[in-house]
Amino acid sequence: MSSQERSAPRRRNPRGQGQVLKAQLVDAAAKLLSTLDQPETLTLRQVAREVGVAPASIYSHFPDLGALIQHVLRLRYEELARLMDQAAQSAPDPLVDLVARCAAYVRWGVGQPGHYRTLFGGRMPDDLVPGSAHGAGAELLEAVVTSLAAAAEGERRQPSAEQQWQAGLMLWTALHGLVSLYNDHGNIPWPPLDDLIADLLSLHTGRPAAEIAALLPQCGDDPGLAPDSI
Amino acid sequence: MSSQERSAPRRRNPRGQGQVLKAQLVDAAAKLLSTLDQPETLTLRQVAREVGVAPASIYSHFPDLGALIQHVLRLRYEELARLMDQAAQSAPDPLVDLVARCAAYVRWGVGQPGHYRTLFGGRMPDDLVPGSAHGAGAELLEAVVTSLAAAAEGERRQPSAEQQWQAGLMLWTALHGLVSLYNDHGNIPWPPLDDLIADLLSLHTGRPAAEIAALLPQCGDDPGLAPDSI
DNA sequence: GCACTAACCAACGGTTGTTTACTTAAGTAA
DNA sequence: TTACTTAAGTAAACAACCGTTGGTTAGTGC
Repeated sequence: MSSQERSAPRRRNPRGQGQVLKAQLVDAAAKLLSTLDQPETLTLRQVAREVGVAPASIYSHFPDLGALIQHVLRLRYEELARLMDQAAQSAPDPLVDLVARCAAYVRWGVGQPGHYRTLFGGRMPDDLVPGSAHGAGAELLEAVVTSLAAAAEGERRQPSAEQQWQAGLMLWTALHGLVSLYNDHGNIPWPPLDDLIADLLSLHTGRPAAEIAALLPQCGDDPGLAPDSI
Repeated sequence: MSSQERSAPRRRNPRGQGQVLKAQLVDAAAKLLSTLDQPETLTLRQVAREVGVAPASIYSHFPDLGALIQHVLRLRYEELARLMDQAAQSAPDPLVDLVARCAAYVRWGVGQPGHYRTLFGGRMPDDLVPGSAHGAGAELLEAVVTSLAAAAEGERRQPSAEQQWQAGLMLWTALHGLVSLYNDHGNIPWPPLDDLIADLLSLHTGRPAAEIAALLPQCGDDPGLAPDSI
C-alpha cells in the first residue's frame, strides 16, 4: 500500500515551495480518511508514511494533527456545499431545486463513504468537524428546509414555520439514514439508489414517485468538479 | 471518574465465585461502551481500571478483548430485539404493532446513544457486531417490513413484494437517520421526539399524524426491563 | 499439608503525538 | 566565488499508551 518503504530520502522542495508538501499532506490525509475503515483512527504517522516524510515534518505546516484533520474536513464540507448549490443553481422551480439538492447530497455521500461518515457520522470530536460547531451542516439543512417549503407552496394548507422546520428535519434525517445504512450495510439487497431517492422524496413532497424520478438529474450531469482533488 | 486509583488490592472473590468478576467486566465494558465518545476506542486496560483489576485478569474470563466486546454487543442487541417484541406483543392490530415496534426502536436508540452507535453506527469492525454478520439487524428489519406490509393492508393497490421490501427499507433508514442525528447533533432545536416519531410513521403509513400519535405508547409503559443491567 | 482457583506483577514489543536539536540545500548579497 | 541566511526536512528521543504473555502469589476448601 505505502508507496515507498525507505527508498529515497525524498527530494527536498526548493526554497519557496514549502506549500507543495502542505498540499501533499492534505491530499494524503484526505485519501486516508476516505480509505480507512475507521476514519477516526487516522494517524499522524500514517500521513507521514503515505507522503514519505518524517512525522515531525508535519509540524512545519500544521500546529498539530487536529489542525490537519480539521483542514481536510473543511475542504470536504465546502465541496459538498458547493456541489449541492451547483446542482440546484439552474433549477426552474423549487421542486426541481429540492430534488437536485437532495440527489447531490445522497450521491456525494454514497460516492464518498469515508468522507460522509467523517463529516456526519458523529465520530470525530465535535471541535474537529467544521459544520458541527455551527450546528452540523446547518447551512445545508436550512437550504433543504427552504427548498422543501417552497416546493410545498400551493398545498391545501399553509404549514406554520415550526411545521416547515420539522418537515425539513424529517427530510434530512431520512436522507442521512439512507446514506448511512446504504454505506454501512452493503450486504443487504438494496434497490437501485435512484429508486430510493425518488421514493424518499415522493414521501416527503407528496408528489408521485414517477414525477420525482423524471426530475432526477442523470448521474453524469454536472459533475461540478472533476475528481482531480483526490 | 475511575472509582479507585490504587486503593485496595481488591478483595478476592471466594472459591466458586469466579463468575462474579466476569459479570463485573461485562458491566464495566458496557458502561464504557455507552459512555465513551468513540466506543470503538474501548480499551482492555480501561475495563480493567474500571473494575479495579489487573489487565491480565481479564484473560481468565475472555480469550481476548474482541470476545469481551462481542459479548457485550450481543447482549445489547438481544435487549433491543426483546424490547421491540415485548412492545408489540399485545398489539391488537398491525398498525399498533408497527407503531409500538418503531417507537421502541427510536426510544431505545435515543436513550442509549452509545449502545446505538456501537450497534448500528458502522464503527465497529464487522466481525465484532453480532447482527452485522447476518445482515445488521436483519431480524429487526424483517419484523418492521412485515408489520408495515400488514398495516398497509386494505390500501387501494396491493404492493408487490419488492415494493413492500423497499417501503420497509425506507422506514428503517428513516428511523435510523432520526436516531443518529438526534443523538449526534443535540445542538440543533429538535421538536419533541414523539412528534417526530408520529410524523415519520404518518409519512410512511399514510395515516394522519394525529392517529399515530394517539397510538404511541406512553414513555413509561412496559419498560420491558429495568435499567438494572447498566 | 495439598491442590486449586483468583488474581497479580513485571515485562515485551508495539503504537501513538509531540518536542528538540540538528542537517542539508537553496537563494542572496558581498 | 564565497559567505551568510533561512527554509525544508531529518533523526532521535520522550512519555504515554496499547494488547498480550509467562511466571508468581495468596487465599480457599478438603
